[in-house]
Amino acid sequence: MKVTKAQAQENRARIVETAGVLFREQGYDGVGVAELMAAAGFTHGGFYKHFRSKADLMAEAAASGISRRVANSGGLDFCEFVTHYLSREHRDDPGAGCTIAALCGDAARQSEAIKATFAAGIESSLAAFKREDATAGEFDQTDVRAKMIDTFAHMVGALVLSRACPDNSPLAEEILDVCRKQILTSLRPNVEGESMKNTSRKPCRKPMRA
Amino acid sequence: MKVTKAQAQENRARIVETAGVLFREQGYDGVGVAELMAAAGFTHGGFYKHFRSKADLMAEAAASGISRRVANSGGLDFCEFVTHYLSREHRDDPGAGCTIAALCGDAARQSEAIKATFAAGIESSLAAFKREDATAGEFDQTDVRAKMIDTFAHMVGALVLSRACPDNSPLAEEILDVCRKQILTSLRPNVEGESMKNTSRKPCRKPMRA
DNA sequence: TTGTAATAATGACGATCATAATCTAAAACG
DNA sequence: CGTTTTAGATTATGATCGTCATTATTACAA
Repeated sequence: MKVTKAQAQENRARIVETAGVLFREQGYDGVGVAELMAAAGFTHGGFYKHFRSKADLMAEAAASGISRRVANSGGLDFCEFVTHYLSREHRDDPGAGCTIAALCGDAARQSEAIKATFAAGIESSLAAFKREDATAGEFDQTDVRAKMIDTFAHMVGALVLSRACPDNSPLAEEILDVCRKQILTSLRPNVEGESMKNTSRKPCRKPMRA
Repeated sequence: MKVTKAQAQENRARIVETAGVLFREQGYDGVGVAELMAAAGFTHGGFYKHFRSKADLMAEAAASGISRRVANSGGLDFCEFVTHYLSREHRDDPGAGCTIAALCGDAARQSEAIKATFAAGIESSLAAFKREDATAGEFDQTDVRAKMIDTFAHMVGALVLSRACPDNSPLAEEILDVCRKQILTSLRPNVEGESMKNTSRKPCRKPMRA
């Protein structure tokens, strides 16, 4: 029954990743240890050789899911990122999507340790956005940070609200469309005659897809 | 054991209201039928004399919580509403607060029937906002509706994100502050030289509190 | 090669879960 | 007044929950 140390570590990583998907899809309370281990290809018994508790795994899966997400969005223009974030595909597949949006409601009811993981994840997302998109020195750094926070909250709100609507309801689509348009507009440079207050972003560099 | 028909109806209403608070505080999966009935002052046995299933109660509690919320915010200026919505008190007491924000993450994983309840609740909230705040005819109605949807998503996102952070973390406060300021700014009238695109709201009528 | 450490399977723990049948006592009603 | 109805308590169901002790198997150090 014992496996290579490398194999065990790989198994553990698979558990974390599988759990991340299941948690995003069904919530922290919606997935049991047995189901989780079965999905990773194990029986439930060995779980506690890898993790001290389910809550420990929750925190680790959250951190892993968020950092993976941040890393993956590295090559994207910010407007592309926003467009995908508020797309139908992302709305319809939370398991493959943003951990923060999928589980922030659950995280609010968990321990402070897990909330700390989420806060750190939000911070790292903001840092990634800033690295990706902000033109340093163009505006006050506090303005840039504020705009990041504001935009991220806006995106998360649109996604969670759309997901709370029936899958084929017009409202689910409308929320996504309206907010995508509004957020992208607020990211655009100021054109003739109209200056947007507190807009500290440079324009998108590439045309957005779809 | 049997009580007056009026009493039974009152008891049922108390169950719905109590369940609403508990669901908002602990999530749909975080509250059992037994705990729920005990909190309302009953044993769990009588539950199925009132509701066909827990899911039925979830939908009813959601509808009740949202409509109560909409009714209560009737007398408030919209800017006051936003200010309270993104306040510390609201963040720290989801049981007494907005059902949509507290449970939209959970709702996304529930049946289409419950999602339909949420969609209807969102629509009624938009209607209430419009009644309260929009100056009819000032702008295109579709613009007004879009601005409502956009603003609501923005507010919900800020609240759920702040709640996902540790209670005493600076970030929890920062998200609230940044978004409150930004949203209130976007609701203000256009002042000299700067015109805000797609801003279809009239200014707040009263100074906002706190 | 032998001995030790450790992975993961097995199975069971008590608790809690949603649901439901049974009972009873009082309200509703003819 | 007598009958029917029913709210709510009691108790039970089978499933699933998180957690853990035991055990067999095997990697790795000696």
